[in-house]
Amino acid sequence: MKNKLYIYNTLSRKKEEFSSLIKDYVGMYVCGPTVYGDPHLGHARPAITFDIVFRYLQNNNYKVRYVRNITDAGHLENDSDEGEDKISKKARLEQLEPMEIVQHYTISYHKAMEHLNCLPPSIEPRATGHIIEQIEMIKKIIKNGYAYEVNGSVYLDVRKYNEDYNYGVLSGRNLDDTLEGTRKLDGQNEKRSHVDFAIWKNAPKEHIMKWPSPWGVGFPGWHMECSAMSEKYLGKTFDIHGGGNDLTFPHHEAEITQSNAAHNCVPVKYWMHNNMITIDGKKMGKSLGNFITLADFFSGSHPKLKQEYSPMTIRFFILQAHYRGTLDFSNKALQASSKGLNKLMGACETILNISSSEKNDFNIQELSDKCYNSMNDDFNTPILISHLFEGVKIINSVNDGTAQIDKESLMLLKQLFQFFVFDILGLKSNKETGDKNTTNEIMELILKLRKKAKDSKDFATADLIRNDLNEVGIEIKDGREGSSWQAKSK
RNA sequence: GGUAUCGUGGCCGAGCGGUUAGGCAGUGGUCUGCAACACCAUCUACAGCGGUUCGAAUCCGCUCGAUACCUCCA
Repeated sequence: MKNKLYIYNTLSRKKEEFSSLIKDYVGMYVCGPTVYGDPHLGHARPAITFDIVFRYLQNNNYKVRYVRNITDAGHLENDSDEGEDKISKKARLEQLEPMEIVQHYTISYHKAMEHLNCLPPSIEPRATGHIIEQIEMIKKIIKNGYAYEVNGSVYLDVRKYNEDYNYGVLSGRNLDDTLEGTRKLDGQNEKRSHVDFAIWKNAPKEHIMKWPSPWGVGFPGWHMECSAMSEKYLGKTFDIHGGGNDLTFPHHEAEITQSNAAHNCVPVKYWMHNNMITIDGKKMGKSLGNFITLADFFSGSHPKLKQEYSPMTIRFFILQAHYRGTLDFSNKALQASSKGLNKLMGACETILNISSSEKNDFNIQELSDKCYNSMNDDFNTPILISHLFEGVKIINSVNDGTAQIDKESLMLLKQLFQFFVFDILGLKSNKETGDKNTTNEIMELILKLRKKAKDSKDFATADLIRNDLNEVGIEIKDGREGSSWQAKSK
């Protein structure tokens, strides 16, 4: 880490110096997907954002337990009595068991994450596997006097809570304003106040996913799972909680409320929120129907997409913006990322072949410091990448013979690229996929044949080889010292 | 109505009071059998109006505009 790490904490709306609660250990909880639909570009953002946090902390000698939940119990569609579990609704539409849906979309989520080279979390708990823990926590909240039961449902009493705690610390809302909000109330509401929220919900007969509880057959409220599961695996107070900024309110606010109400204990030290990916300036989201699935990106099969984009291009595209800013999707931007990534990966291969000399024109240590500093400044990956492109320039200049680097600096530069490009940013070369050795040998042969054609001035054959390889995504690079090849990413 | 964020050159995106961000695209060169790659050089900025300051894209105020949350959403 070399220096202090600063993290922007939503609680204080400031960057704060990071120090873990227990020396050398970090507990991190991130809100995962509700598995009722195909993973889309929006899901990639928090996954990649917190993958970077996970990797950076791990590579700086922290032992990190990274917990990311799978929400498979669904959430209420709305808070009226007609509320219906999202997953059971989908199940009825498709005539499937709820867990069948959950299984299907969980697998497609995992596949997409693997393509994006996101490391799997340490623990990936499911809401349905932690009903008992949620019930236990609800019991505590009732016992502490912050919740009440009505007709088999349990609601958190926000007004009561606000007498002892500060409701709205995370989202910057104060209760009085919220109470005066212009939202209309449905007449048949059981809640004492419209700001109260359900922590256990009585299940109507037709509801498919339900469990027995002290209050009758029902299902847990929208926010309970994260509170219960984070406590189970990370303790009552842990270091980092992440998620999309659309979850700040009410979801994360409710988590804080529940933890205080149950344990008289603040659950999280650092709250981190990634911003949204937008399309035509609007949030890309399921409810707006303007989302593009990750599978669509990888295959290029969506009317908005002019071509296919590789998972690494998507990853690089996301990393080229800071996680707290919105990121606007467009073909132009993605194409730019694709080309930029190619350039970077090309340099990663070139660096393996360049040789050092006595003279040295570069200060690699300074470059290294700049890379660390950018990461230490709230994981500023776009700045890191801009510094890495400085490194690209160095590598290519040395390769071109227009500049020189000494042995020590070259070694440092190699380490720097390995660390930041592969270990931290989690990028990977398309060359690595498949049987690397065989491919290399075949390509050597092809390059040899092409050289033969060139030597005998058979340019038609040379061009045929080059053009056809280009079509399958392999680029031939002719240089002074002969030809080389690179797998292009789209 | 409340809460928060933001408005940077052709596009995407950094910038946290003083020094070239970076990528892509464009232009002119070098290299090449031609090209691509690479290298060198180069062109477009900080929504508007005030204020603070020796100095502001960066701080403050106002105006205009955009977005998110206040129902599930990454």
